[in-house]
Amino acid sequence: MFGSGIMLAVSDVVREDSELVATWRGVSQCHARVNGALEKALQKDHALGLSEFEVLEHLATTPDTDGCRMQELADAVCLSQSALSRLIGRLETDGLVCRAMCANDRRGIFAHLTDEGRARWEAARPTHRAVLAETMPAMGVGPVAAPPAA
Amino acid sequence: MFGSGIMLAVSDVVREDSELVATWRGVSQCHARVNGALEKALQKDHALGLSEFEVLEHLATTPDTDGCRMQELADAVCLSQSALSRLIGRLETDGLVCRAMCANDRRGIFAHLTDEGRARWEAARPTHRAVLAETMPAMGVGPVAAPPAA
DNA sequence: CTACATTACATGCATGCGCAAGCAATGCAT
DNA sequence: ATGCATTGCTTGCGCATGCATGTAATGTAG
Repeated sequence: MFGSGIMLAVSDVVREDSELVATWRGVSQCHARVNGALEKALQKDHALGLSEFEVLEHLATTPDTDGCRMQELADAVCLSQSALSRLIGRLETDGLVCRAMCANDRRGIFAHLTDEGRARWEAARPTHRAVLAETMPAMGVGPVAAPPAA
Repeated sequence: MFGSGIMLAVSDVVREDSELVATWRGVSQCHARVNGALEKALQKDHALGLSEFEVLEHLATTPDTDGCRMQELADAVCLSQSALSRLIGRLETDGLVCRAMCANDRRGIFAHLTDEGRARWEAARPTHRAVLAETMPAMGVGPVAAPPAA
């Protein structure tokens, strides 16, 4: 029931515990700092939120030419399905993306970049990269992949 | 001229660029996953938001017996001053913390735990630690300290 | 064909956040 | 002592988010 045969002394548990907390604090602070800096810079220089930029980037770099399904985008930018729906709504209002119905499954919706959307992404990308270089710790946080079990 | 003698070929720049982006994606996804799990678990089992818990924890573990200044708390939990002000307001309404004026500087306010606040934190802590153990990548993200220059 | 479950997205609603402005106390000039 | 900047916290406001729900299309019995 308890994972795969975990068996630790109390002191070890405490040590593991505080290491976990320290790691989480590190991730949390790193995220807050970089997130805030990206948000401000993109908003100031390109009138884009970070989530907006990330969606544009995903659409611009996806190999699929038809665009992306909504849920795929939601996963890509770590947003709820509802948040993404509204986000695409905003981007569509601004003329940066288009919604297109899927022919086979008429429930599905493909979002794809407009020319203006691609231009905005290309314009904002240097800012994004520059802020990352300024605010991300240099050392390798490495692709912090998936949780142990999930 | 450019920092401390940076001199890279284009390909190196590109490499650095994509590494930075990959690192950021890793931090971002890790944060979203752990944050979400903590938020849900604490809310469900202890009727506490993550920020609430973090404030309680900081107050419970600070060596200073008088409590903490508001701004110190804001820094500790990566929140804006206004967000923290309201957060303390909620906690005070719930009877988990108290506000006390600072005698020397009557602008300053000390927040300190009530007995109930400490009890709530102690009750919630195992949940917090358990979720961390479940959702945090095991490997050492290491204390992701400060940005290169800042 | 009819019913029910499921999938994919949209929307009402409540909440927490940041920004900018407000207000009181303090520090520092002149 | 008077004026001005600064510090520390609070508050009005708009906004993005998540949850729960609604709606439409699809899949699956029976």
